[in-house]
Amino acid sequence: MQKTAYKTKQQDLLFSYLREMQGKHFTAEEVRAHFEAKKLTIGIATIYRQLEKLVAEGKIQKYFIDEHSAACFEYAGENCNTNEKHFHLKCELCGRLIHLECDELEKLGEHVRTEHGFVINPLRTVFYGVCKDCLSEGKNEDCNED
Amino acid sequence: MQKTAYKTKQQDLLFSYLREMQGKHFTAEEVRAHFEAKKLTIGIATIYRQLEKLVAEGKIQKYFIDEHSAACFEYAGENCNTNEKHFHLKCELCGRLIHLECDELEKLGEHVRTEHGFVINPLRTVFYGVCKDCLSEGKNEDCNED
DNA sequence: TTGCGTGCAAAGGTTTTGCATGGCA
DNA sequence: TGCCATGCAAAACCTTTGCACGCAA
Repeated sequence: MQKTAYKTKQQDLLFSYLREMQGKHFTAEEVRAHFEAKKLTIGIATIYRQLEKLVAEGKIQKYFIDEHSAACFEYAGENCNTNEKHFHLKCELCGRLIHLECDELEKLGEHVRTEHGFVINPLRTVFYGVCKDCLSEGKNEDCNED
Repeated sequence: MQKTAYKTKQQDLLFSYLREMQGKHFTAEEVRAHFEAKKLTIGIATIYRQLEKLVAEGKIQKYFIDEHSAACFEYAGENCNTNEKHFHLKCELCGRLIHLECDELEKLGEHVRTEHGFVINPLRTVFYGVCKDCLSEGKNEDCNED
């Protein structure tokens, strides 16, 4: 089944970049730009293919933040493939993506599972809202009405 | 600022369809197809423009379900513009979108606000996971590894 | 040498935008 | 009549796919 036969330079480059980015999010395009800046060309198709593979292997996660913006990826860490229990908060105002590790969320997961029969996947779940900074800056008047 | 000057036939048609769809989700393309079936042509651009406007007005919500599939919209209801406290659960296996009204979720919202300084917007937040039916059908063996 | 992985370019799908026209006030 | 909203088509955007070539084993 597994046929990851050949190890290539691009795979190495990519993977070390991912580790470097531990705890941060990145898009396929950002990866490409990163290497371009280093005078290293990795085709965007290759990046997508590698990222897809790594997602399937559980080495990185993929997040859908906005429908129009590119997908975000994140290194899953060496050993915590599916142990990582953090959720993501996405600020609708400044666009920041925040990590949240919190027992309450695990409790909620329990509740939803036992009471509603639904098993939440934290890896794909994103909470939208308004972050601390934007709140304190009072940017949250109301909807932007241009 | 507001310049919703002209009321058009398309707006009426669209809005009555939305009300008809209360509690259900739909995509822009589904709306278009619905009217096409009735021999009424509404351009997809118009639909997107109207839906966007209605989202801004809080009359409908917009959900990002999958990155590749089209965005889902849902009528917000007559009076519960921002009172509606339900969240959405999206089953990653069968694709179903489930409404969830639950006090625990409100409590979680409280917690995240007070402890983490983040105000969650339930209208845009979607929980991904696996639903009751798919769980009982044992479809959740593990990741599809092709 | 074999055949996988790569890179380029083109295709795919959804959403947005430009522009001329039609319809509301 | 004035001007907004519409509709068509083209563009934009992210992502996937086809195909020939290069490179790993």
